[in-house]
Amino acid sequence: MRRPSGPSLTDVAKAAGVGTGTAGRALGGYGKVRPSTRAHVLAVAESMGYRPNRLAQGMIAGRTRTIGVVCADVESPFFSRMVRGISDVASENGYGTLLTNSDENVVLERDALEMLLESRVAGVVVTPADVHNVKHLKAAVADGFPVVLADRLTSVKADSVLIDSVAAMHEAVTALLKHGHRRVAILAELRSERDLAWQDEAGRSRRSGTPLSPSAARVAGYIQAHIEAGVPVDPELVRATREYSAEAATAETLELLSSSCAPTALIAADDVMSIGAYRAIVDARIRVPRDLSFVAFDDLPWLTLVKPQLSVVRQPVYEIGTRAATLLFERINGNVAKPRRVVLPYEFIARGSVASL
Amino acid sequence: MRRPSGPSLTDVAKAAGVGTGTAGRALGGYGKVRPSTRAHVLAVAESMGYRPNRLAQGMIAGRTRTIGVVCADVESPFFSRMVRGISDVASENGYGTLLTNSDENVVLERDALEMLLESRVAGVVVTPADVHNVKHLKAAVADGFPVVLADRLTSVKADSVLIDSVAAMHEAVTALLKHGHRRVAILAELRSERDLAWQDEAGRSRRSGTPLSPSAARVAGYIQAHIEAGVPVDPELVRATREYSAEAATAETLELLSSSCAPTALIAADDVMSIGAYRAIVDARIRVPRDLSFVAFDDLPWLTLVKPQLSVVRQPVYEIGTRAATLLFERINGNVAKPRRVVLPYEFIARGSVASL
DNA sequence: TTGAAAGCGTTACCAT
DNA sequence: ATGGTAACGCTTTCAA
Repeated sequence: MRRPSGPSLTDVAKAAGVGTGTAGRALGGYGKVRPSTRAHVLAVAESMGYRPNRLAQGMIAGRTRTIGVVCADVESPFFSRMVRGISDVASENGYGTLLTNSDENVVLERDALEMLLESRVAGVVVTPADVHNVKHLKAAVADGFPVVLADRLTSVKADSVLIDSVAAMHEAVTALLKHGHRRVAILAELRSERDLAWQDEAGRSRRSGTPLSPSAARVAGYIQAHIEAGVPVDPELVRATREYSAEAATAETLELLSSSCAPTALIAADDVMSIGAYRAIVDARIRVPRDLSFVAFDDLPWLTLVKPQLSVVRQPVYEIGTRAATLLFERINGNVAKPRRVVLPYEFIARGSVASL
Repeated sequence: MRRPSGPSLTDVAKAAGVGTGTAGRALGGYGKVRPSTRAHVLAVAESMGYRPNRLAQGMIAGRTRTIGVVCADVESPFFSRMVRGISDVASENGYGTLLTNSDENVVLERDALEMLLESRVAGVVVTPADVHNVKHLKAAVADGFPVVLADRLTSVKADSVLIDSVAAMHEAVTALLKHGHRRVAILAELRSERDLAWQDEAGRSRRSGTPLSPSAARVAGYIQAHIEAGVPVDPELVRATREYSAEAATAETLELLSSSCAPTALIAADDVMSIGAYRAIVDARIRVPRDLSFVAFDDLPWLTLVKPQLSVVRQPVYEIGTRAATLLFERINGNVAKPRRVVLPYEFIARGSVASL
């Protein structure tokens, strides 16, 4: 059953001829130890190949030097880069990173959180799968457990790091409208029923009600841009995939493009939508920007490898990760009172995929 | 210092009016408990919001229900997909995944491994940064600690999962040669001095000596293909970036393309090299396959988004992860004796980026 | 400055 | 089937 995990502190103490207290103080760097004693203990420990047991340390502290991450899917470029940011900050702090994937499924998210809690992680960074179903997160926060929300806002009273999705999409769509486009389509995930009620969202985001999911917020920005420009929104041009998958995005885009009410421009609401939409554009042999203007979301290398290079709304993904982790460690170490919100800058990068009409 | 982490098993036992043993058996599902007793304990635990402490469980077992991963960089598409595979299998087994990045640096790799060992993970999946500097891995294996090597072979006597890189590159280059190409260039990482001595590698890989790094193995396959086809290898056409970065790959490719000895075909040795090389091709306004034939390595979505679509050597990345994790769990659970090697199939996918001369 | 001992939350063992 | 208790490896009192 047990794995022999090498010499324990007690073994080292015994071999060094000191008490466990002294050995612990020498090796752990806490309390007072005479320099010569410390040197001796260190030497003995070294020679025995002593390795501290983080579990035992964690038992005492009530938590380990490990943080948890619950993201939708590390395989996606967005999350893998964000996770890298989190993990880098964790390492700098001597912490490990326990990684889980929710696949945008609240049930899996709850299970993952439960596992992390059982593992006594010091805190978690979460990208909530469902902005409206966050009981488990609220419970954790209510217990005084450090939680940071990344990429998505919810009603949970926790720190959060994200971009202003409404403004980001507002800016991009406004650019499209200024180029003379009057039939601008948007492709977004809009997974929940609530997200699908996007007709109400433009106003809702302004009110202090329930926060919007990123895709809903982006549709809201799209609508606001239209309203401000005095251009009516054609419901046919707002397309929802209902799931975070490139395949669904391709299918939806194909349908959009073959419909009678063809758009002159298309904007995607995230990286996965972008790649799926562009695949449809390629498959349908549509020429960008001659037949259709296209704007992607999340700047990835491939956008500048195709011809023409694609205009995009860029967000500082790595930094979302590092900032989230930093907020988390502040909460773990100090006693931060109120939830903080970090809004990072987005950037609209105009390249060659938008035509003027 | 301590975080209150909710009710303990003792608390539940007390509240339920049973001993800790019984409470543990009821909640942990081990040993014998009368159904009615179990139900009662479960109910009490539920009402108290009891959450088992994995640290305490780990203290007893000598290890936690967590596995460690040391990869080069989760941010890379290759590793993020592999990690997803590992993490999926871990979840299925009720295990967590502790993730670390080595950035292809042996020192960071050793530190990461040390952290994982201190955390008493049940085992690790590693993609060794330096195939020739693996003392720390050997030490872990010698201690009876479960280790699985992914993507890369070393002299460490541990399980491993990878493709046959020599054969994969051999097949792709042979295809190029059959298309009439006589000046085929290869872009590979070749980080270590040993890797750079690629002139000797073709033979070395056949012998039972030190295993090759993936990039060295791929160069070996490249050379073997040339030898078998009776085409001399021009050393100028074997390009090394010395680091795992797209920027370096772009720079090296640019230099290759502007050199006097221009190739008629170029093949990249991994996903990062592929994107870097293609960036150079785009920047230099080189037409594929008219001016240059190009073959990528690792099938990623963007390869079929550019025109023409790029031919590629595909490897089953997700499966490398799942298989590695599966081997690891077999070792964790049972008592597997000898190191096993799983060689997964690669696939050469011909698309439109190779011209016949 | 140092040593002895308590205690963290479990599981395993031994009585009962 | 059940309860009590030792033990895991460490940090932290408390005395000395």
